[in-house]
Amino acid sequence: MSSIEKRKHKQITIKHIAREAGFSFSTVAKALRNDPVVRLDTRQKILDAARKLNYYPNLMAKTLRSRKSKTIGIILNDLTNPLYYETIEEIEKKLKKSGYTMILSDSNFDLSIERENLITMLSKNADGIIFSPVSSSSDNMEIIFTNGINTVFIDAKPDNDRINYVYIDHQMASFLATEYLIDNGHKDILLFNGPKYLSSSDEFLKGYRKALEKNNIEMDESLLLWGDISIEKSYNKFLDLYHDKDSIPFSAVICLSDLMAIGIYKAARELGLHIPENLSVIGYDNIFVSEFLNPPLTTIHAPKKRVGLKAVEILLSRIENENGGYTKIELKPRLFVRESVSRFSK
Amino acid sequence: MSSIEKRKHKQITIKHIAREAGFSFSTVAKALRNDPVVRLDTRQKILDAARKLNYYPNLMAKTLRSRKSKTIGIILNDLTNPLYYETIEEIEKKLKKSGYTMILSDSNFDLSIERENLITMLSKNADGIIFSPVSSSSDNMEIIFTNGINTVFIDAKPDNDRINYVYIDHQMASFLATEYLIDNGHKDILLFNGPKYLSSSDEFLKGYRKALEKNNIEMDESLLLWGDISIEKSYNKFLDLYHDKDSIPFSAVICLSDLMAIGIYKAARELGLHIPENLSVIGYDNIFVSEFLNPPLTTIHAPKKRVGLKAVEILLSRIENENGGYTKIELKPRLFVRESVSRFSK
DNA sequence: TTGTACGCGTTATCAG
DNA sequence: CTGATAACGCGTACAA
Repeated sequence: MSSIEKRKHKQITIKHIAREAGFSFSTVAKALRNDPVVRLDTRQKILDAARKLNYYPNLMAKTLRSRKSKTIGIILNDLTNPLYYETIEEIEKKLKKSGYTMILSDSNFDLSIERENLITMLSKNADGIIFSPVSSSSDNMEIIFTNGINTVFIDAKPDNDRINYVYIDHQMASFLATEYLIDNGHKDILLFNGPKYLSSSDEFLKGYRKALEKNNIEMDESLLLWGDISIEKSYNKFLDLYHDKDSIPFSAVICLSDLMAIGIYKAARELGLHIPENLSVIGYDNIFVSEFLNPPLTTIHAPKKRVGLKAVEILLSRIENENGGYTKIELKPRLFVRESVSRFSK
Repeated sequence: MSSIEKRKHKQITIKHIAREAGFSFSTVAKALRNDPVVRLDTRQKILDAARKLNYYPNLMAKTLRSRKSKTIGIILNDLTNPLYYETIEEIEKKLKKSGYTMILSDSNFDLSIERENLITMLSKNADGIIFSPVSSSSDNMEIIFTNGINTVFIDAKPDNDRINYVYIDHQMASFLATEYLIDNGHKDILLFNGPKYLSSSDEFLKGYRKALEKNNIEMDESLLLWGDISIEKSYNKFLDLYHDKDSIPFSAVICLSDLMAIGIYKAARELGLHIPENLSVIGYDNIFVSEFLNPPLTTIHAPKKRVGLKAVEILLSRIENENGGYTKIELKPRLFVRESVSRFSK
């Protein structure tokens, strides 16, 4: 294939416009930015020529020159988790309104993939990153600090002063859930937590402990179950609990995620357990379907849209006025009572 | 703020490595690509220097020079629709494996936003586009053809020979649904279709018509309802149907999307209609929750992962070996019987 | 008001 | 084997 063939779709540049309109290319550059130093009628001619040639600017060249790419990197950990849908949509809308684009990538809870993702964002000159880290204490954090790229953490709050984050108070979430169950007469409450390496699991456990303490209930360590944020895995893990047992030593379950609650629903159906008569369940996140489950899931609502909204606001403000301090926002979850919890009395 | 301040985080370039390692920058460039013309030990020194300085390449410069950005644009229409996420995740994984990144954007069923999205992809020198168009006959199609950018359509098959697409046979989907209902004794079947401007609505209607014809049932035009792909809107629209009516003139509903079916579930609960005793419901897509609804939703499964997988395969193959023809793939949907349809007998 | 020259970080070609 | 130089498309001093 000849080298002419290869570049058959050569891009229209300001030079082409210059030739077409009969001006030098630097005048064209100014005209395209509507710079008032260019006379109105020549500006008009140039814009006409641009339209005629279907010109669009080469953002790579622009970025290379200006060091602003108008793109934001989003790094998440599980793109199939509906938890993120609303956040992502909100981010996309907000960014577009301000003329930004987003590069989306998934680390799959894997530190080395996360590392690659981070480097990619740097390589592509992202102006900023919205970042849900695998762990808030990994080496990957260094990449962000040494390169000084503007970033907003979501789902984590690293203990570093020079950082922005939008955090949902997971501790409060489990606290609310636990107290609600206690108020309804439950004492033996299983905490179906996320994986150990997640800082949210940590926080979730703390809130649970706190609520038990406050109500003078001693925590039974056997009622702590570590799982994964996945319907299938939760389903399996929950079934396993029942092997060789005639009765269960708890009357209620709190899940780190609505997805895990859905897994329990499925297991319960197979085990012939009725929710909430035989087992009460509380979830966390309030994903869009929780309301439509059978029975509708009582859950702790996480303000997902606000996370996206705030993250973008903070990021853009830091990008646009370089000075300015660091912003730390802590959003509060709320209990949504539906029908998966029953009053318990022995 | 001084101009020195502004560029405080100057990127490490091959020139810095050159100075550090004591070679010219063009030798460095070759060494970094492991070009064997560079002697092994100098290659080693250079790589060491690069690692020491935490070098990462500037992809903007690379792209400007090579006209390959290693990024793919994804243009969808409703980022909150769970339908897309399995596809997106699959795309993301596949792309990453091949060293590509994705820019994700949402057109929101709006032609002018779609236009912007397309231009952005061009401006950012995307190597290709995976594209779910608002309409397969709009002016925006021109942008793709005149610029000759590699694209794979999903959710639509424009009538143009020089195009790639991965299409799910929507006509077959509604055909399957309709026949299944007829087999179960239903004759008065409401088609709860998507918006008129969607080509999938068109196809969906055709399949429905075909199934009725084949079974010698005359179509009652009043049993065709145009809606939107949204839980809330479907819920409202369905409630409206019942105003000032004592009974409903149909025993079953087919929805263009599981989301619409969920809207109906909600409406039915409020109206005191039991599914499937008083009303049978079939959805389309088989999103991950359909199985967990009450009752589990009978639906037509759409092979969402395969759509993503195939789309990326086609796109990358076209990008990497420029020649090659156009690929058109038509994926077949499948009926998933669950519990939202009952046998009907008057 | 318009034009010229240079640099952003790469890759590619050609000399040495 | 290594190094100098031009080019990718754009922005910005500075000169005219």
